[in-house]
Amino acid sequence: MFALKATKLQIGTSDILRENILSIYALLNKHFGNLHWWPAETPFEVIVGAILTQNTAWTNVETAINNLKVAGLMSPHQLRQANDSFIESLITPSGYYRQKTKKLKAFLKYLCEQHQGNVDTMIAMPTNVLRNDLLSIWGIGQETADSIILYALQKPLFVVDAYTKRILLRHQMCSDNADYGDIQRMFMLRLQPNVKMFQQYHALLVNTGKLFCKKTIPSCTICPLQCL
DNA sequence: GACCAGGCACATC
DNA sequence: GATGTGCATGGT
Repeated sequence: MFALKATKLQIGTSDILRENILSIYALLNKHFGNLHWWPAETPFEVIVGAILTQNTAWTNVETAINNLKVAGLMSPHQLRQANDSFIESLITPSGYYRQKTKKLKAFLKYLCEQHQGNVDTMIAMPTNVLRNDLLSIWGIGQETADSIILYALQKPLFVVDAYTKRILLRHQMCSDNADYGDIQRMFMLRLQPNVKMFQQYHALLVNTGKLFCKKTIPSCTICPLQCL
């Protein structure tokens, strides 16, 4: 059973927060197994998915992605040339279709003008520079930028989402006013940078949140983390 | 019919 | 700088 060791946030010889972070990973990993997250044929498809999945269930995103593929638009230059109303019609199932079309176009402008439409040239950039670039693009916030960096570009950057904070809060591992950066640092200062592990940890937390840590249910006794 | 989902930008105070 | 609101579809 997972027993939370509550302590103030600290790093050092007795970093109990680190023990908890490792315990949570081990426990969830054992419970769910390898989740093989973010199925996609290309890094570009991951990026498109990262934008389309904003505040949206993945099943809806899958339909939209498939529509883009069938239409032959799952490539930077083809998608950039397509007119907005056509893209809107294809991604309607993923919701916010007007906003997301603008977001896709904003990213494509960056990709084509700064990287000749080639995602691979982004990989060569230092992570912090790349992240700032992505954050400067309209429609790309911290979670989307980090998802692109971790899943599409395979660089070790921990992705935080609403579930992550909710789970940490319920285990008294962060304060209510902790922001995205606080939580990201909390993990990254205590884990070895490892792309596959960061991907799996993020997926595990999202799965746990979805199944056991819903907003409307204040606690869950069948959660693998033994929420009280 | 209400609530939620693998957020973000913008307005307002 | 914190908080509220619009964006929109599909599943539960």
